[in-house]
Amino acid sequence: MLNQRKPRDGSTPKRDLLIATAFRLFYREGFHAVGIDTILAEAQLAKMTLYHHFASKEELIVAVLEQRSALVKEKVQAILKEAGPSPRKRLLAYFARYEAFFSSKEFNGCPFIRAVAEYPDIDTPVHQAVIRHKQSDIDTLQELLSGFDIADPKPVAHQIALLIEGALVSAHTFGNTSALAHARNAALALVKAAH
Amino acid sequence: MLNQRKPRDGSTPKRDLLIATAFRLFYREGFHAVGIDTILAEAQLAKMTLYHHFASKEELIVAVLEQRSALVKEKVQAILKEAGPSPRKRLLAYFARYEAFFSSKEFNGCPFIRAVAEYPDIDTPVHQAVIRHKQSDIDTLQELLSGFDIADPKPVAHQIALLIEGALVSAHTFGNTSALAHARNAALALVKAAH
DNA sequence: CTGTTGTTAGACAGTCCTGTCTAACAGTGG
DNA sequence: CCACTGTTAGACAGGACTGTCTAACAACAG
Repeated sequence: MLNQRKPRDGSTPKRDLLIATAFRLFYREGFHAVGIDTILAEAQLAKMTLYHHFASKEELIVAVLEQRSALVKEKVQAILKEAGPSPRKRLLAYFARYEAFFSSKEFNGCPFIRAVAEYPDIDTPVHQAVIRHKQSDIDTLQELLSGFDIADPKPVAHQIALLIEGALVSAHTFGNTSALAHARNAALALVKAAH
Repeated sequence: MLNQRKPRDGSTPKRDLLIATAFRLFYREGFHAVGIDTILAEAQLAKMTLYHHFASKEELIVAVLEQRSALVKEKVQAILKEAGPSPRKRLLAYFARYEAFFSSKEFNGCPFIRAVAEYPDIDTPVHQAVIRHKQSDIDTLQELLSGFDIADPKPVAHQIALLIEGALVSAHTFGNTSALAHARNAALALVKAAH
C-alpha cells in the first residue's frame, strides 16, 4: 500500500474518499440518519482510518461541509469568469448554475441548510461551518451586484440571497417545481427597481 | 385518573401533552436527536401511552407537524382579521407576525423546513405533512395579495413565499439578524413593481 | 356489577450508535 | 535496518434507540 504525502491542507486519497463517500450518504439521507459504519462499508475503509483522520463524526461532517464549500466557490468563480463582464449576463449565469443543480437527479435540497437544521445550536462547529459558507455566498452576490448601476448593492444582495435560499428550500420541499424561475424573476425585478 | 372523552379529532389531554412536549424537544434539538424516552420522561408519561395514541415515532412527528400547522393557520387568520381590509396593512401585519416569531427566544428556525431537512425523501409521511402546510401557506399569501391591484397575484405570492422561506433559514443560520427586514422590503418592492 | 378503555411502571429484545483497542502488516524516511 | 506512519479486520465497551409485552389499576359505560 502506498504511503501518503502530507500536504498542508491535509488532503490524502483515503481522506478524500472518506469525505466524498460521507457527503454522498449524508446528503442523501441526513447526518444523524447515516452512521459511520455505513460510510466505512461504502468506502471500504477500516474504522481506524476514519479515526486517524478525524477525531469524531462531527469533525468529519465539518470537513465534508468545508470541502463542499470550497468546491462550490470554485465552480461559481469559474462560471462568473466564463460569463464575461456584463453584470446582467453574470447574474443570469449565476442563476443558471442553480438551475443545473436543481434539476440534477441527486438534488436533495441545500446540504448546508440541512446541516443547520440538524445542528440548530449556533455554537456547534457544524453550524459555524455553515455560517462561513453562507456568508461567503452573500459576499459573492454582493460583488456580482456591484457591477450594476445600483446606489447600494448590499441590501439587494441580501434580498437575492433570501430568494435563493427560499428557492432551495421550496424546490426540495415540493420536489423541484418552478421555485428557481420565480426567484430569478423576482431578482431581476429587484435589480431593476433598485436603479 | 379521569378517563378521556374521544372527540372525532382524537384530541385528549394526554395526547395533547405528548404532542406539545414532543414539539418543544424536537424543535429545540431535532427529530432524530430526540428519543421517545426523553419525551416521555419530560411529559411524565408511560411508554404505552405513547404507543396507544401513535403507532410509531414517525406518526407522532406527523401529528406534531399537523397540530403546529393548524395552530399557525389559526393565528394568521386571526391577525389578518384584526388587520382590517387594507391590503397593505394586511401584508405588513403578516410580516409583523414573523417578526415576533423571529425574535422570540425559542426561535430555532422553521420547524417544517427542519423536518424536510431530516426527512429528505418526498415520499415519507413527514415530508408530505410539510408539503401540505407549505402549500396552505402559499394559498394564504395568494389570497392576501389578491387584495392588491395586481394583474396576476400568483407569481408574486410565490416570490414572497420564497423571501419568507429564505428569511426563516437565514435568521436561523446567522442567529437572527436583519433577514426579515430585507424580506419585507423586497416584498413591498415586488408588489409595487407588479402594478 | 362487568367489560372496556386508558394508563402506569418497568422489564425486555434486538438493533444501532460512537469510539477504543489490539495485533498485524505495508511502505517510507532516515 | 529500524522506527514511524497509515492501514486493516475485527472485537469490544457502553450507551441509546424503537417497539413489545406483562401485570395491575382507575374510571367510565352499559
